Amino acid sequence: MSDLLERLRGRGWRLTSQRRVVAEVLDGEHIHLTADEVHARATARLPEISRATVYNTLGELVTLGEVLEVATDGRAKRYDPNAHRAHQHLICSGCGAIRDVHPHGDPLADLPAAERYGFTVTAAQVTYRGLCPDCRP
Amino acid sequence: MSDLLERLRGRGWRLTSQRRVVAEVLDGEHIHLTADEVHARATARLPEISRATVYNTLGELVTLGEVLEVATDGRAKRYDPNAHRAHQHLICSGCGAIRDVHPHGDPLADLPAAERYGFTVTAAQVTYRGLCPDCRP
DNA sequence: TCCTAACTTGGACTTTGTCCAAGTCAACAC
DNA sequence: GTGTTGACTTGGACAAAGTCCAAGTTAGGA
Repeated sequence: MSDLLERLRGRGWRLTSQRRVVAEVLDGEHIHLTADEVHARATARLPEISRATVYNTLGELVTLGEVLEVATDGRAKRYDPNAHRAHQHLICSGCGAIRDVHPHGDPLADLPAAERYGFTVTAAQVTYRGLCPDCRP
Repeated sequence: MSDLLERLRGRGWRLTSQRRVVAEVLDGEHIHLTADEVHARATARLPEISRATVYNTLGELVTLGEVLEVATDGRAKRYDPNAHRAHQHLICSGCGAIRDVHPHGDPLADLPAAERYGFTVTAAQVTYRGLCPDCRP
């Protein structure tokens, strides 16, 4: 954790109590929270923190590459603190639970040049969907 | 096109002018429109069509498997009329343009049992990102 | 300790989408 | 062709998620 704060400080971040709390919330629970969930948990530690600041801080963490934004279904975006190890996501179609997974191979390699239409392709994001044990009929 | 309308009719769809227009808009342009864009194009042909009907109709087409919903970025969902051939998407990080692409291999096969956590995994969706020729610096 | 640019705040606003009661109409029966 | 009826459509209110801004506060260097 202090790693994260140190890194941010090293990049010129002004270390306010609000930013510290948001970073701690994300780092403390290795799950995929929505902005509102982050706000709720942050409020428990710092009652006066505003929604705008949570959104700002999350946006900054994403820009700095410390947190990943995951758009799962067109609802609220989720924030993934596990930005430093490449991984993909497995989502339950029933309850929306998300797990980090590590498939074999490199999906980028599966896209032949003829299918790139002149794009400079830099990333491939894979989302697996299915039913988790609790949601299976 | 009439194929699509026939299929829908065969499934008990009541064929209203509104539904016909929405289906024609999707079928006419093989691009990935947002609901509001579909509404704008539908309005050009049937001025009094309501937003609610466009949303209803798109939802029904998705449920029937005639159209795919694509959540690209947490903004508006896009609707992909190319539901009958498996494909993935390539998105320009600059302008947001989307292309259908057909990678090799099966991403499902790349997820080992040990990474499935008891889920019944049924689908893998791959999103490639990069810069299109027009957005490249 | 002071200063100041950077940060935070709350509320208004926008976008995207859903819901509902009331009105309309496609398709079937006759 | 006419009548009937349940499915469909409408517009407006509402909700969720996120952005923007002017005014107030503060971290960190001088």
